[in-house]
Amino acid sequence: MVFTHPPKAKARAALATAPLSTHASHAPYARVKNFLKTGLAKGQWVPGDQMPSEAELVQQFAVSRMTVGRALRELQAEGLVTRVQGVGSFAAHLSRVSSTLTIQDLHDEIVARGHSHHTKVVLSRQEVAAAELAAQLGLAPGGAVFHSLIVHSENGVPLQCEDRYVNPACAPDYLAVDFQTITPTQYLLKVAPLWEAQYRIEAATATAQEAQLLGISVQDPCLIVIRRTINRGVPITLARLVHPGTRYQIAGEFKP
Amino acid sequence: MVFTHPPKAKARAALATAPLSTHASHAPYARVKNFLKTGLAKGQWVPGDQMPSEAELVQQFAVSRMTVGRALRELQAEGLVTRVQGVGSFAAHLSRVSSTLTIQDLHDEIVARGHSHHTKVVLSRQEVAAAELAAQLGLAPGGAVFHSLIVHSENGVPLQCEDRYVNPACAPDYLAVDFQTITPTQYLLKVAPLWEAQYRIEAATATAQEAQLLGISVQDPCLIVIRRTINRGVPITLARLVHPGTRYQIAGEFKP
DNA sequence: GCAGTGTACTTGTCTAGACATGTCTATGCA
DNA sequence: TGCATAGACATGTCTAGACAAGTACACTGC
Repeated sequence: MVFTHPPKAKARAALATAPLSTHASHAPYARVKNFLKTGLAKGQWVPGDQMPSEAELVQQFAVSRMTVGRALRELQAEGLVTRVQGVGSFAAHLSRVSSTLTIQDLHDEIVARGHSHHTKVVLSRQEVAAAELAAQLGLAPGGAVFHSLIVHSENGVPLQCEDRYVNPACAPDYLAVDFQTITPTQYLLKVAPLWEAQYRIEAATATAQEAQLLGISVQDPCLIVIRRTINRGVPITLARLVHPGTRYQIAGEFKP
Repeated sequence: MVFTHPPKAKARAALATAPLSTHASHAPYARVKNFLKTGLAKGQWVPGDQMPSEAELVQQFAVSRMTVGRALRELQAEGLVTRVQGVGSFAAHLSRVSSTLTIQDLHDEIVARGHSHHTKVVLSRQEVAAAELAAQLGLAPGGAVFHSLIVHSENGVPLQCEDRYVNPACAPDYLAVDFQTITPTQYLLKVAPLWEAQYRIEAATATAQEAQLLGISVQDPCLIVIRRTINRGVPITLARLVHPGTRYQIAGEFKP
């Protein structure tokens, strides 16, 4: 089932702009969903309250049950509504501040801000994997591993020190890649589609080398993201991303 | 539409256990969804590939179009599939490592680990809001604001210093709450249902007072979460949560 | 009083067909 | 050659009705 090609650029652009237009709320299921959502936002139903039943909504909006069912099911998927078979639909208790944390490629992030991104490759070579590293990447102890050390700068200011180990089996040509043109993240996503990842965010000091590369003191607090990506059970890469605490923060919001 | 009470505890427990059973995949829409999902996981369709059309799936599974439509729509909502009207469904490019970051109450987190949680209230009083703080909480400059400073310990080790300002209009009884019994987060969630939140994660050093309360040096890196929650446009609280970098990390994973 | 039963109401799911809308391509005309 | 158009095909959405399964509550018989 490998067809000619993915959706054309034109099609994707249309997809990105169209569905959010006012046109979207013309659909009956969207009108029902919107009615319930704004009611929740206005506090018409506080957490725990029973919301209108499907039958009531069917009457009120003069639509079929499938339609109001879809509206309620989507609200349930968004965590705004709790439904219990045989009992009813209830305004959900929004007990946790949860939001979609997106760790995207730093290059995209910098470019999105309209700034310039510069890459300095400090190191890019094959090494022998130490025991712990080999275990993390699923390699034989003492096996070969690719190692790159890159400093990313925004408008000339070092923003991230990217220390990365790569499983050679997944990306045999990794060392030949020109990281001025494409970031390791982008290259690896192209070579091995992402399917699973683990991350850890911590605050610590940088190593002496990292501090020097970032132009900071070894005592300065850094925000460190450690990320391991896996593709179909095979570990692809292990990355340690060190950011000066004063120059990089992770921000987000939660809005149901 | 304020009924007697939310779904009973019994009902909720049933809800939590039942839907994940094997029973779930008996539903035709779930079987179709599962077929596509495992195919994607196995790499049967790599990102960009065209997936079977609704008509093909209708034939293959001998179900109606609404059923395969629901399966595909849910996969689209999960970000695994990209659909373009008039063209087809495609395996999505999983270009971003995004996962649901849940910042839950520290008390729950500690208890979930089977450890003991201890709270020390350093400060709990009414103050006059400075200009910047008043703006953040939507108060009149110079207006009253509640201020609490609490240290949370896990098994006797200080883990978090919670410096919190609360809008008195949203929680008039805030200062009378016994924080040994209920955490500020829990209390505020009860008083003012959560509807919107903003957060920022950064690495920095603690203040002298915070360092002393946490039993660390003022030079030690700390993971700091700053969170502002809003209810129907009205800011409720502004919290600064300081964690010793060596004792607290944020971890998560991404698995579609 | 108490256990069992029936009934009403709720959500969960599916079907078969319909019309709308967007995209692509082959065909025919200028 | 170049352009317009008609069809084929894909998704987007809705309907009206059906059966299943779970819950709550009143009623009945002991």
